[in-house]
Amino acid sequence: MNAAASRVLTRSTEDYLKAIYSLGGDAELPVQTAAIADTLGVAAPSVSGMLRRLAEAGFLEHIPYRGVRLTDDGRRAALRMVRRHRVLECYLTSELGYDWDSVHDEAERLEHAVSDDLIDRMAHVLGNPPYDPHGAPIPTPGGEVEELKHVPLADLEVGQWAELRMVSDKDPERLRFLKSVGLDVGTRFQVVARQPFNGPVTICVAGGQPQPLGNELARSLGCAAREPEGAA
Amino acid sequence: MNAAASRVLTRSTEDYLKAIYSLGGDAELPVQTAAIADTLGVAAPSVSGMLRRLAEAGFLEHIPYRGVRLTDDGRRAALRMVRRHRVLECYLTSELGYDWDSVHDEAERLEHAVSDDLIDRMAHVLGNPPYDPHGAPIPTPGGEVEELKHVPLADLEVGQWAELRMVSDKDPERLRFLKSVGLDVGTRFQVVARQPFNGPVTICVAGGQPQPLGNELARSLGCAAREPEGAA
DNA sequence: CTTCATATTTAGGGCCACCTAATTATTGGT
DNA sequence: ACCAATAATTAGGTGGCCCTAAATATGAAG
Repeated sequence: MNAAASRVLTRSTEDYLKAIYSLGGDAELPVQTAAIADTLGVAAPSVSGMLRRLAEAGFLEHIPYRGVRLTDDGRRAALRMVRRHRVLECYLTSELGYDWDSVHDEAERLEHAVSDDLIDRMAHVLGNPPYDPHGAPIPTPGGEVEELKHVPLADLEVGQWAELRMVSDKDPERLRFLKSVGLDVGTRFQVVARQPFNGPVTICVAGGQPQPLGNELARSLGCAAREPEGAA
Repeated sequence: MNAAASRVLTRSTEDYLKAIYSLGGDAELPVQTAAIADTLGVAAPSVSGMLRRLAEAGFLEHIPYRGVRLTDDGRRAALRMVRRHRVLECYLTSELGYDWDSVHDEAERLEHAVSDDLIDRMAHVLGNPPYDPHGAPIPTPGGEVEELKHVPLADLEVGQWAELRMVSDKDPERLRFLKSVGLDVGTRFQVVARQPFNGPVTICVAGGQPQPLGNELARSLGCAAREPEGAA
């Protein structure tokens, strides 16, 4: 009945909605024009124009000079794209031999072209996996997502054991580096040192050499505390 | 070095090149504007405009008021799309449970979004099949296609045994009908009757009831003569 | 409370790909 | 050889989405 439901989304609108969703925002801090422009690599005035159209179509509320917040329709549309992207990443990795560092770009293009039916078939073939290869949760067809409460690796205490649970899929370099030092989703490790002043965190993957990780990288890694290796 | 090689193709140009390729044409009878417009479902003036751009980009030669012929670059680009489409049809059918009547639309959208790498991976997983589910030959990555010399079912003699080799993938209705009467790519049958004045052709699939087929349908089915059932 | 840096929006333009209406070229019949 | 029917092109316009430059709103600091 609403405008949003009847509107057929273009590639561009899909990208905007996904970007706005991923930037989060709440009643206090709506998502700002500049952040969207930066994420999508377009100029700010282009964003202004698109926000007007998306607001008219009912996908978001726009408070001029302050920012935007997705409506329920907008969130639904965004989560549909997130589901597509993550199912595609799973499928391409499991069935077609892609690495976790090369899968993002392919999924980014395909997510605009696949049907919901195809996505569901892919998910079905894989046994409806709950997470993508980077540990990100896959929304259900109905638009539900698990809220994950991970601790940034940078915030773990020295001596603590933990497991890597989630990594951003955006930067292939970073992903290749992580693989090269033995870090994957599910890898257990112990924090063995932490320098102050946002210095590096040093960890030890079970049975490996100490490995220092820069603070910026360490802040981008979502972890969960775990029992020490070998314990019950 | 040429314009064509440096140009990044848009969705639309890909569709035009594919349509022009599929319409064939030769030195005598170049592909005409109206035929392209009809195939793509756009107005003739839209085609005129696009032909000018494609000719400038080096994909085709345009003789005003007569028609167009693809250049080598144009043919290469078109065959790349044909390969994509047919590999996708194979993959979706073999690995994701699509039927031969539902696979066309999905492939039509995906062919613009997949990378060459993904297509080659799909083909590899399937063991590089030579034909798609409708019997159409799959071009190589280098742009070679097998030329098939099929006989329209409508042209077979009464009494003759033959095998269905190729069907158009465009019309789902037609494909569902063929399945329903037991006709698939590879099915052997015998022509048992033929009415004059473009009347129906009646065939018998091994061990089945006589089945009349309308002339228009029978003309669209590519067949190959075969030894009688049971013979060496 | 004014002022200045920063963020955002408006103004004005371009390209792509489509449309309809009007014009022009080609061709087959007389 | 001409004329009507048909096919193709040009003319002129639209919407989507992008851009730069200019104008305007916000908010923090003096």
